[in-house]
Amino acid sequence: MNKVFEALAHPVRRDILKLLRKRAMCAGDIAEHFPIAKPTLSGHFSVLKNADLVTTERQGTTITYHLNMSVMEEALVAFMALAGTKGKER
Amino acid sequence: MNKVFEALAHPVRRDILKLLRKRAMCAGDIAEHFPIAKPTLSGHFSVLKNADLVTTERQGTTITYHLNMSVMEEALVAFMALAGTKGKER
DNA sequence: ACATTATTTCGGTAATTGCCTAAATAACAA
DNA sequence: TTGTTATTTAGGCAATTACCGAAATAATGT
Repeated sequence: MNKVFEALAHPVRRDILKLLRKRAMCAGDIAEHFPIAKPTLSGHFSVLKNADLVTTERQGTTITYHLNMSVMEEALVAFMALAGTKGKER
Repeated sequence: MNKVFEALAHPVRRDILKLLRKRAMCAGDIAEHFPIAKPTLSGHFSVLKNADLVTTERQGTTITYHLNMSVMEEALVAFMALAGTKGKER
């Protein structure tokens, strides 16, 4: 879970997740949304993948990134535990 | 909001927030829960304060740290937007 | 004024991060 | 094989982070 929070600490990585929330995208398509070099983005992808926030799928020369919803939800639960939002009480 | 996510990226800082969820504590009392030097902890406090996740209150020589619930909840909402969870309902 | 306690700031170092360009790899087509 | 496209890895650099011990600051008591 630590890796997840570290991955979420960078605005570009959060924006990538936001893009993938709509639909899975290949690296090149994601890159068009950011004014930074592709190798830099590739580094961000690897952080997200390492945190298991995204999964990859190769189709020929392109690699498609998918948001891993279950890990996002686990992180959300962890965050709610931190925030003390138990929903029912108070 | 970026500062909040950055602050949450360190496990010690998350643990500090967890402690403060139960009750406000002074720096020294918090320090007893961690095997790290006080200046290091003081740096973590300043990150949390800078992100507005905690507030401080001086009583004589001691400084008490309080969890800032409203910012925690804002962060939670931001996170839910990321995760695509509709959040309020259910 | 001096001492005590609580906390922070200072000064330094090692490790990590974020970014880049250039080079390497992978898949596929001509 | 050679070429093209998509993406990653390598190498390097500047900035930041995390940590520590020592010194400074703040509040208060003697």
